[in-house]
Amino acid sequence: MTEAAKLTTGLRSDVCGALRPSDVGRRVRLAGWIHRRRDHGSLVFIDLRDRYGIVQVVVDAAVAPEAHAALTDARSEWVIAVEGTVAARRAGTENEKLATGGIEVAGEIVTVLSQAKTPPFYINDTDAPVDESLRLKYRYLDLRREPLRDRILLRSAMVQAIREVHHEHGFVEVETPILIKSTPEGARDFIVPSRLQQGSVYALPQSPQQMKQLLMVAGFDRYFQIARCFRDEDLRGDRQPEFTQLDIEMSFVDEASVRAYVEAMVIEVTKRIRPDRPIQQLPLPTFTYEEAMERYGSDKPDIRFAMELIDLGASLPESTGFKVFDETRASGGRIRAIRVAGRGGITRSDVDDLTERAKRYGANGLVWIALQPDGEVRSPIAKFLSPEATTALWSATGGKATHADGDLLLIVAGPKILSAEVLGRLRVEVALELGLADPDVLAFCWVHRFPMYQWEAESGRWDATHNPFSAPVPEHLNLLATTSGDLAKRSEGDPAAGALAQQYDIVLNGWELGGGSIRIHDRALLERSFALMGHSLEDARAKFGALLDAFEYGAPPHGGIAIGVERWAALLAGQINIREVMAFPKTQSGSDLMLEAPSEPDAKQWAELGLSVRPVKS
RNA sequence: GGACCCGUGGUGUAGCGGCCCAACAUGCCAGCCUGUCACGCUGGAGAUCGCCGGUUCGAAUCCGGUCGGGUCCGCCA
Repeated sequence: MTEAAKLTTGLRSDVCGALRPSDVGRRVRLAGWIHRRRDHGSLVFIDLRDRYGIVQVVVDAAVAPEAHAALTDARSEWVIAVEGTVAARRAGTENEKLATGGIEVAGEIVTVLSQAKTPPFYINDTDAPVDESLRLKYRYLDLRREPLRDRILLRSAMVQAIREVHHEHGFVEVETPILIKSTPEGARDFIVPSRLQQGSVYALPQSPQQMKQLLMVAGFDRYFQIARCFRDEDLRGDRQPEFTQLDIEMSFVDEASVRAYVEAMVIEVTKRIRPDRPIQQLPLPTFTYEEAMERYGSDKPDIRFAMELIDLGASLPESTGFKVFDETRASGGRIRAIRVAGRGGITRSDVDDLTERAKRYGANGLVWIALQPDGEVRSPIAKFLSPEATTALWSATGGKATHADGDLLLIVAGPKILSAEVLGRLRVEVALELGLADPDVLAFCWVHRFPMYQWEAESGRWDATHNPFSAPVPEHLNLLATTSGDLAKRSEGDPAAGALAQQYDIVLNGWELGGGSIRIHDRALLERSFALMGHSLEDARAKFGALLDAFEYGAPPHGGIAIGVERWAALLAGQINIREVMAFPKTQSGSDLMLEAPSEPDAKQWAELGLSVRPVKS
């Protein structure tokens, strides 16, 4: 059976998009939506559309008066069936823009299957801008439009490729439950009240983390799932309250073997879906977290362009003459710069805008120096800098400007991490504004060796920087400790501060595609790590008891990763918003404008759950 | 929790204190048209400018509030 024949149904012999000159002479029956109608009086043209494409139907009143009358009445988006004969188009009337443009269907019988109101926005104009809230309210109409339809098809193909590649490599697909136990850790949980056990709640999974590890203890060896995950946090263009992760876990692995598989899988799927888009570098470059922060000011670097951060500290003389610089260094901070070629002519208002952004990201300010090829310098701090400092600055950042429009030096002085992060953000924003990032290129990379913990001063505990189940790198096992010797008495100077995790993120064009780690599979070590994170033994057992218990029955060394399916699909589809690869996304306030969710439950539902609402005090 | 932007016929925009009972494009309706494919031509209908309040002789336009949408900071192990 051919692909096209599989789509034959009682109402159609063929699909609209599949007819070709080789079908000329065939009598066909088509069904679809009226994409466009061109009425020439006694001759009517219809573009008939279905998921597979568009075909022109022509009806001549002299040949088929009843069909002609039906099409004269019909309007856009009506659903009709057409019976007729495939004919070659007259010479000179072929349409090269259509895949079916060499032929047309001479309609003889037209049946109206469904009438349609005039749609609230253009379905037949792919470029027409439409307010997103309107698109969301009428999502079923937006999904008819070619761009969104194609992105949903791309996502489907991607998920299919993911499944195929995993099965080719011995993975087992397991569905884990959606109603699970709340573990107040990390993101806020979505809560579902229990009717059978009033007063208790389920939580929706933020990820199937514990379940997949339990599947490793169960011996499944290699697991994957296209898993729906839920996080009750504020939304963004790249964050929805429910989203899909490609969740993977493997047994008897180390970091190298997990990353080798994931890398091969990601590249294979990407190549199958977008063979047209170049992948910047293979095998994927790997940065340590430390290196990524120093060079790019980000743990998810966009490496499509260089413009790396420059640490000016070592190059500058002890006293620069500029107080902010000198004080920053005295207090152990860093002075970092990026050099923006071609922006030596920056305007005052653009500089103010950059400064405002730097401040929003936490910097105290932004120092800028514009330099021209002829050596002329503009900067609010030029007069403060000593001649030695000025010379040192130039040599550290690459000498005199060579770009015809001059160069711009952006300098941030501040604490080690903050100064890097602020400049890292500006680096990406400036590069995108200047068009330095090739939108076609797919630049994947790995970032690994993250710190295990970061100090949480308020609660006096060590917080997992990524995943609380991650294992330290082997040489740092002994760092999971406190200076006091008591895991309950923690302080910022604990050895734990220096522990690195066997944690790895895969990054694409500056987006964190996914993150994973080698897990701790030893109960005592996991309890030790939890203690550093502020969990008492009882607390840890209450929250993660199943996993801790399971580790006492023979746990294989294991590790895995979770990859954001929407982010991956969005990047492959050239989108910067994951709503554009989701069939039915929610708004920034968490509403479904089509279903009008969330909505108030009715009294009966409250009663069954044994709940009531108390008005919020204003 | 916070900052900023947007809301004008069905859709997308213009208008930003009187010249506006609001303009343009498209869509819609009617008529004409046998080779169009964003068909064309002629004519027509359609918005009290998100909502509430205020300032003013006068508000789409200014101010306050509110609702909806978006971008961002915080948040997102």
